[in-house]
Amino acid sequence: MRELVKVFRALSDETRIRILKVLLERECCVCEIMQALDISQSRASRNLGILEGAGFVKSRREGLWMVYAIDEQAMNSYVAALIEVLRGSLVNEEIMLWDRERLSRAVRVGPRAIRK
Amino acid sequence: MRELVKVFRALSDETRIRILKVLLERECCVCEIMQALDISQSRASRNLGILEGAGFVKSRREGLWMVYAIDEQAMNSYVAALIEVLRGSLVNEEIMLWDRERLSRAVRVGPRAIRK
DNA sequence: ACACTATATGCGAAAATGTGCATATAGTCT
DNA sequence: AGACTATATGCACATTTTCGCATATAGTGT
Repeated sequence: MRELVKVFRALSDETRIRILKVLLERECCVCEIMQALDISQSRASRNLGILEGAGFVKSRREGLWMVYAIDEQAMNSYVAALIEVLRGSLVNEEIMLWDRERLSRAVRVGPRAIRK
Repeated sequence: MRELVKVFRALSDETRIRILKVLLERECCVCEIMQALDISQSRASRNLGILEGAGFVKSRREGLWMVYAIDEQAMNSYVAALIEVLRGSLVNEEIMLWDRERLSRAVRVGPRAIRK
């Protein structure tokens, strides 16, 4: 039960849904998520952590970067089902179009370089 | 998006998941939910309201009682999928066994009569 | 080892959430 | 209509969540 609540709680936030939708496009490092959603570094990192804790996402190091990706063969049976629900949702939602647009321009370079 | 967040948020609480699982057994009035979960009247009513607002549940009046039931042909496409996820979850979770046990003994009589 | 990098995290503030209590509401039944 | 009922809701309060800022951490590359 505790696990199930954690899973749904992870999805009960707009930022995290946007992150998952972006990761369904392609895997990303933290700084690419920052750019795609136009959010702060700590916000990106924290929410990725929550998604990872709930089992939606896995991470690996690649050089300087931590790369996050949808965990396709998720352990948790619900998680896989919920990812499928998400895959079919928000297909033409305005904000997702923007996120995808910014994602396409994102570069794998750290927050130091991005800060405006 | 707003809608989707509302739907997941509705599921991000243990009380509400328990309510839905009980309603998957059979439709209930508020006072039966109170008894099945052993919670207060306002807590039962409020959480039923949230579930209804998110589209998981519909209500009708039946004499003195408001009867809540899973909205099987939910408008929202996600909702139907999520109900299916729930149907297959927590099958032998301890707390759900208790809830079902208490549900089987619940009587359709108001909170006034139940108050201990 | 050292300088440098991306990412994680402690802390504090603001906002949102869940609940009990008491009461309002809306409908029933005689 | 009036008494009574189950349910909804305003309010206050405690708890939790989210986020920015600043800093810690962990790993890279020379």
